[in-house]
Amino acid sequence: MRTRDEQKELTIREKALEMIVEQGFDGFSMQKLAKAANVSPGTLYIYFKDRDDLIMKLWETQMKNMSDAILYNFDPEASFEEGLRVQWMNRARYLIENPLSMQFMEQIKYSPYHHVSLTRLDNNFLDMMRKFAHNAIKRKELVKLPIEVYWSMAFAPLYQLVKMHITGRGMHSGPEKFVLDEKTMNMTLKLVLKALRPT
Amino acid sequence: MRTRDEQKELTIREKALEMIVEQGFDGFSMQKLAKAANVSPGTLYIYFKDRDDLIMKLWETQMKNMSDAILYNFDPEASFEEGLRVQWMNRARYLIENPLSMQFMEQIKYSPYHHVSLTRLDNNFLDMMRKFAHNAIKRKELVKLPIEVYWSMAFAPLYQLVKMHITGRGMHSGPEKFVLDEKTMNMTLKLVLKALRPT
DNA sequence: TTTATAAATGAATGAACATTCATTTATATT
DNA sequence: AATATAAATGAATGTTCATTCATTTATAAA
Repeated sequence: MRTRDEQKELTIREKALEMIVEQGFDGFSMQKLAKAANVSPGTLYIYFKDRDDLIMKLWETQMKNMSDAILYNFDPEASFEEGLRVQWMNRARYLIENPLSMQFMEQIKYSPYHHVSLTRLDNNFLDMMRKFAHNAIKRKELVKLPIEVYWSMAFAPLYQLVKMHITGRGMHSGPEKFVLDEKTMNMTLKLVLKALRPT
Repeated sequence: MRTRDEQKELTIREKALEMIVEQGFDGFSMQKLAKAANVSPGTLYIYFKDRDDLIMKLWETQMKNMSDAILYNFDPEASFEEGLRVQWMNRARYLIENPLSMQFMEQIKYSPYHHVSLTRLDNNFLDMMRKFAHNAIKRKELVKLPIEVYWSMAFAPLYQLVKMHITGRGMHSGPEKFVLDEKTMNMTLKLVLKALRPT
């Protein structure tokens, strides 16, 4: 019996991610993917049921990797300032080290593929995020507000900065690339903490 | 001589926008668009050079509409608080009233189509936004910070809330739809102002 | 009313698409 | 070494794709 080639599947997934990010879902075809991964088109259907299954599995893996990275060293019982700082660093590090992952997830977010049902994992992750916020409110380290407002204030600025860093397109007029360094991140985190700290 | 049918072009553009938002660039084809707009495939090529031209023109129009809406009643010489409030209301109103526009622009942002060169209009718009921020810093109504940090703090939370409103997917655990009302918006704007006000 | 011209048509073209399947290849098990 | 089995192949299938073009239709200008 011939055995499954783990490396082959990894190559397929990697090339697929690259193709989708570079050429969009539009320019992503099974035949081009087969060529890029150095396998025959038929081989793709051994590892994945069909094109949609491949895209969905790609998405699930990226989500898993990202949430693992976010939870690294994170304790939902930690103080708000400490917990938020850990999450900012984790999110920024992961996204900057995995720009393809970020661009793929952004692309899928507003596409029809996003209508994949949430897995148990996602719900656990969300529960943890909510618990952290509720803890902080209870301890009066965080102003009392709807969870969506908290989420928007706490993370949207960071994601905006990371997106600018990855695309290189900032807001300045010249041709210089925007680079998100630690100083800029700390400055922004300080502003966010100021907004969210009870007076 | 037969004349150009303005209404026909509008219908084509409208249906194209709907199709792209509902089915992605993937599911968007010239033949399906022709059927949806009740014209023959050939007619599409009278109004648009090709598929890419159609998508690009769609994008330009949406950008123009959006920046017009943002600048409505906006004065870059106004006080920071007043100017930011006007922009928040303008942005929120436009996006909530034009959810297709928002979803289309989000979809294009991370696709290969985004590599369209900025028009003069965009640059004027950006100049105005920068001028507003610089004025506010000069007047000590806004903390001194890099323009990208300002941008991330000032607008990313709003956009996050609008996105949740349009998709209906908030952060809560139940099946209730998230709705961005005026109270929630004012609450968030207050937090943003708190963060950005010099101490 | 006639004429000139651009809009509009839709069948046709060839390329690219996702997927299948009869066949071949590699290898774990015996 | 023989066998069984799943991986891997790649040509083939039928569909859909973007785009073209000879033809027809509507209408502004004469």
